[in-house]
This record gives sequence, structure tokens and C-alpha cells, in this order.
Amino acid sequence: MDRPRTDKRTIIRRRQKEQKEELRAHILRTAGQLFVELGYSNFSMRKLAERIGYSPATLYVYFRDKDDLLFLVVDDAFMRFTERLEAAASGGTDMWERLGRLGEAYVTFGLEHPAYYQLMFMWRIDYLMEPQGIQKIPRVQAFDVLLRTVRDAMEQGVLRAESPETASDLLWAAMHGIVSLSIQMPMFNQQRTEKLMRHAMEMLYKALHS
Amino acid sequence: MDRPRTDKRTIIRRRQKEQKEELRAHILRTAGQLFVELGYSNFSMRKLAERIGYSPATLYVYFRDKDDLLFLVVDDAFMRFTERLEAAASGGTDMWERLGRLGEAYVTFGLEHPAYYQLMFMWRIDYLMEPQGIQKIPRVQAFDVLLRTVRDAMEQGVLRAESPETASDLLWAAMHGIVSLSIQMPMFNQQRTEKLMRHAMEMLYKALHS
DNA sequence: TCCTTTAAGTGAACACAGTTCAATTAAAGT
DNA sequence: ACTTTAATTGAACTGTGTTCACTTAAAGGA
Repeated sequence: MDRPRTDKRTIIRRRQKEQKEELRAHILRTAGQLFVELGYSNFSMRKLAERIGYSPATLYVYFRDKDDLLFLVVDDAFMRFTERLEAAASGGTDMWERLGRLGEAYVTFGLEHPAYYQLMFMWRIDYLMEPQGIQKIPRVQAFDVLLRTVRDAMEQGVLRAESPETASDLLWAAMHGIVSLSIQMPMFNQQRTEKLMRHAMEMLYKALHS
Repeated sequence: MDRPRTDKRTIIRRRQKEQKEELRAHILRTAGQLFVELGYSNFSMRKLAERIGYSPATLYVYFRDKDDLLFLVVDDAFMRFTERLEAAASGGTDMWERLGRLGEAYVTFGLEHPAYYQLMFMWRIDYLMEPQGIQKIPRVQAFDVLLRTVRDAMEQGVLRAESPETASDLLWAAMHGIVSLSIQMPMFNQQRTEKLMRHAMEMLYKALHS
């Protein structure tokens, strides 16, 4: 039997694999930071390589290309986004209040992470559709949270609309409009944004609450 | 006296100037087309140079840099945008109806010219603020149309809101949200977009009409 | 211990980008 | 015919994403 040998070998193999994944994760983390620091248009593979202390070519051992890398960075952002939405939409019994907290969480995330929000929803929308088949990815789960909450609110009778899909599209468009303007337009300072958000909430209440 | 000489000279000078401005205008037109064809990320000065049959360096005789050129292209788009809004918001006496047509014109422009809309409101927002002082530029006039229409509607008593500024922010965010989602998200096909627009109009009516 | 195999990492190159500037060319002025 | 002026550009510089043959070092096997 070659038990000890095989053990040793597999242990080493595992350690190698772990080290590789560690470096991969390190690259991803650093990419996220650098991206936030520099913005989309100034982020480059070569700068990232310099930051982590490897040659540019090394990045291509760990990631297919720049798109692949940024896609994974965005994936992470979507996970955190979805978590926040889920946390906001759960707890409490009044579905209308939950819906309000969901909207606030959406806007807050966008304002706190403008670079990510832009990458997620404004600049690289193609990322949303990359793996063409499945719906299990974080990207789509975020919409599910919204849709589920709206559906619950309609079932509980506090929200009236033609359909859950229609209502969630409406809410999404409203929140997206607010975040987009706020993080892009320089004239939208904090108080103007807050005022807009407050009035949007009132409007949605008047139009959709029952 | 050197009258004839001077006349001849000025005529030639003018012709030269005209030719130069003609070429400049030609470059701008071609840049607009090429930009729509290729999209923001694939548009390049070198491709534009090849298209017009000059060397890349020539472009820098007529324009400071790529930003300067694209800024002027966007300027043109903003002019057409403002014209459309103004045409929609005038004519007819019912201010609420005018406001509705204004919103529809906004969305229609975005859907018809997605490449321009993205450049105007999503990718290069810095263009909105370039010449830091004045408000005479087309960019800002578009907002004026909205603000004026809202103000008129409030004065006529068909729109109730805390202030014209608040109401126009709200309308802008709603329209921008609809356009953004529609031109970026692949799942928003024509009928989903139309449905969203219809419901948004209903919502605005319920919340703001009086 | 020596040799072989495997895999991580990279130097150098390619094509493309925006931009600059000295040199070229052609037209206008004298 | 000579000089001045203005338009145009070739060639270069820096920076980008990406590839691939090559180096280097560790692991496996004798």
C-alpha cells in the first residue's frame, strides 16, 4: 500500500490549491479596493498587477480576462446588496413598512457604494446576463427579494397594483431613478436627495397603498 | 488705397475659414454617426480619422481632445432633446396633459437614441457641468423646460406639490428610471416598457394631480 | 542523491488606444 | 522667384489588454 505517500501528496496538493485560491481571493479583494479608488475608467490590469506585486501576465493565470475579473467583483457587490435588501425586507409584520425599508436599503446601498452601483446597474449591464441560463446567481436574487416582498404586500392587501411584476418594476424604476440622479448629478447634494426620496415615498404611498 | 487687394484677401480668408468650419462640422457629424454605430467603448479617434479620410493628428487641429469632441456631439444631442421637450410641452391648454406629453417625449427620446441618452445621463455626467459658469448651454435648458412646465401646472392648480423644484425632481427621477431600465436591461422589451410607462403615469396622476 | 516531471510566474511582444510635435506640403502674399 | 502662412501628417511616446514561449523552483520517483 502507498498510504503514507498518497497522504503526503494529497496534503501538499491541497496546500498548493489553498495557496492558489488564497492568492486568487487576494487579487479579487485588491481589485475591489483599487476599483473603488480609481473608478471604472482608471482601473487597469497593469495597475492591479503592480499593486499586488506580480507581473500583469500572472493575472491571466487566475482570471480569463479583465471582464471575468470585474464580473466577479460585481458578483460580490451583488451578494452584499442582496443581503442588505433581504435584511431590510424581513422583520416586522406590516408589509408596507417592510417595503419602505426595502426601498430605503436600496437607495442607501447605492449612495454608499456609488462605484459599485454604477458598475452593477449603469455601465456594465451585460454583466447582469453573462451566464445565460440560470437564475441562481446573486444578480437575479436581488430582484427576487423585491418581487417576493411586493407579492406578500399585495396578498396582505396593503398594496394594490395590476400585478406584482408591474408594481415591482415601478418601485425599481423609482428607486433606480433616485439613486442614479443622486450619485451622478453634482447638483444633487445630500439634502436634495433626501427630499426627493421622502417625496417619492409619499408619492408611492398615495398611489399604491390601500 | 489697397481696396481690391484687401477685398480679395478677405474673400479668400473667408473661404478658407468656411472650408475649415465645413470640415469641422463634417467631422462632428461623422463622429456622431460613428459613435452611434460603435457605442461609447468602441468609438476611437483613430477609427474616426480613418472614416473621414484624414490622419488621426488632423483631428487635434480641430478639437482639443477626444473629450472636447464628444462633448460637442453631446451638446448637439441635448439641443435636439430640448427641442423635443419644448415641442411636447407647448400647445394645448390643459397643463396636466402637457406635462404628460413632456414625460412621453422624454422617454421616447431616450428609447430612440439610447447611445446618446447614455452618454448624456449615464456615462459622462461630467459633460453636464463642463463650462462651470453659465446656464445658457443646451444641457441645462432641458431642465428649464421641465421646471417651467411644472411651475405652470402648479399655478394652474392641476399639480400639487411642496414646490416646483421638488415636483420636477420627482418627475425627472421617474422618467430617468424608466428610460435607464428600459434601454439597459435586456428583460425590458417593448411591451414591458410600455406597461411600466403607463403605470408610472397613473401613479403620478394619483399622487400629484389635484 | 540525481534526474524528471509539473506548475507557477514572467519578459517580451502584439495590436490598439490617445496625444504631441517637428517636418512636410501646398497655397497666398509680395 | 522668393517668402510667409497655414493645413496636414509621419513618427514617436505612453498606456492599455492580452498572449505565449521561456524561466524558475518545487515535488515525485529512482
